[in-house]
Amino acid sequence: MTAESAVETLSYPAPDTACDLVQRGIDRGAMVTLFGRCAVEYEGRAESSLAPGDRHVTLKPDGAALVHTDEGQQPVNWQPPGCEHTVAVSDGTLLVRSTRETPAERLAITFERVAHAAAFDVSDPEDLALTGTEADLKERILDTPALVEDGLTPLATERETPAGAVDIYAEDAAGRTVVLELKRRRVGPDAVGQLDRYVEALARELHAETEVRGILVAPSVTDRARQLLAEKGLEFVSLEPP
Amino acid sequence: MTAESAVETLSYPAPDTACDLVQRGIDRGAMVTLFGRCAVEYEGRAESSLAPGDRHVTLKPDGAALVHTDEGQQPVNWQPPGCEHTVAVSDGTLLVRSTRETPAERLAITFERVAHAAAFDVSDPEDLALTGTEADLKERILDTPALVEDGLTPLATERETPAGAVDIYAEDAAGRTVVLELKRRRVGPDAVGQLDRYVEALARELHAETEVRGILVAPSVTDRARQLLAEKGLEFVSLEPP
DNA sequence: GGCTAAATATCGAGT
DNA sequence: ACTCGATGTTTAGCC
Repeated sequence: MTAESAVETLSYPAPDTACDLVQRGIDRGAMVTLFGRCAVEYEGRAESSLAPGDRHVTLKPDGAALVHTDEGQQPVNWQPPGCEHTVAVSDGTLLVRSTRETPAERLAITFERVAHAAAFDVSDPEDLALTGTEADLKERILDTPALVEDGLTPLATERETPAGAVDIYAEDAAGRTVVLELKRRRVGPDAVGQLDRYVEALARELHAETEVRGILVAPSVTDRARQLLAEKGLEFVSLEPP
Repeated sequence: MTAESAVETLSYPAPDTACDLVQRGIDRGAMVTLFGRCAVEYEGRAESSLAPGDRHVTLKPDGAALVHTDEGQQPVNWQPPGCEHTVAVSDGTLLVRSTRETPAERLAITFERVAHAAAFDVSDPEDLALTGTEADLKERILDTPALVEDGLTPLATERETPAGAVDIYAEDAAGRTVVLELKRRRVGPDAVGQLDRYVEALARELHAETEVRGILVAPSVTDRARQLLAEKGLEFVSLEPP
């Protein structure tokens, strides 16, 4: 182990030794991982208990904690960023705790056996570049409104109404007000309810002198959503993100 | 490294050596982790690109893949369970891929440098025991319906309607039909829309001979949700999971 | 801080 | 495989 080393690891360490490594890692802002047989208790917004088993534990320098089993994409237990990690040895067993207030939440990991412990010094200046999102769909429609309907003229995005902000506020060829609700993927009844609330709020605000049209723009809709659209006199246009 | 060893690790391995360890880990159903400087590309439902940085990579035996930076509870890139992991060395760099069909998704991780590689043999027979959920709230109400209202008699749970399954279907002291929609936490307008769809569907189904009441049961509601409840003639009862 | 909506949401049950 | 609704959703943006 040298000073410039970015990785520090131990295999089958004694509890005291593992505790030292974890404590040093936390102190210097490293990412700490543990693997071994452990039990996990959570108390906070809900409560959970996990009997002993082999799991992989990650403690991040931003305060996040993750407990992963060999299955699933989601951690079996976790703690969000902003928590405080502490480590101790009690009765010959390694104890890792991650806690926060507001809301009061407590995660406690008790190791029967530590098979591996590591601390990684991380440097990651890069941001994720993601495309194919709802924002991309909005750009596509603002670029080429005719994809939705000939003669459509966008007037504003994120226009405020008492029911919340409308994705795209527009006018059709006949000068009628049009509300566009965008979804990047197949939608259910929730999105129809959202669009309907916007249309009703705008109709009220504009005193219903001009008819307000509501158009849901998404790749597709579920059967129930299509039924709801018909009932409420709303429209649907099939369009995907670029 | 002995046959019964549950952990195999390497610090600063050459690409070939790391590739061997990862390949053996995948083959025997171990959980494999890598730490080092890598770039990540994703193509599938969306597309993303992540320039080189220090990250922690997990490959699970069920086909899940996780790429974690030093920040956040969520992985910066991931692949769900059911994917196939492959590893190779090309041009002196370690390449990890995780792919699946339906939908077609591809994750590619290119390591400039591997700081640490490990394979863990996992045995975890235990299930998580979780309480304080919506199911617990339902149990509480079925045990003591008077918590919602005196004289309330639950008749069915998950009763089917054209708008979906109702959480609790009941009768009040006056013999009127009551629909209960349960939420374990503070709710917004979406839940009101959901309850309203159930009430309307049941009123239609029962030919509106008896009035159908709708009650939202949750710890609390947002202002807009309360407004919507009033507009639609629905009710609210404050109740939390045990 | 409260409220609202998005997400490569994920996950599980039912059809 | 698709649909639908719950989640300790998480995360981000806005008022």
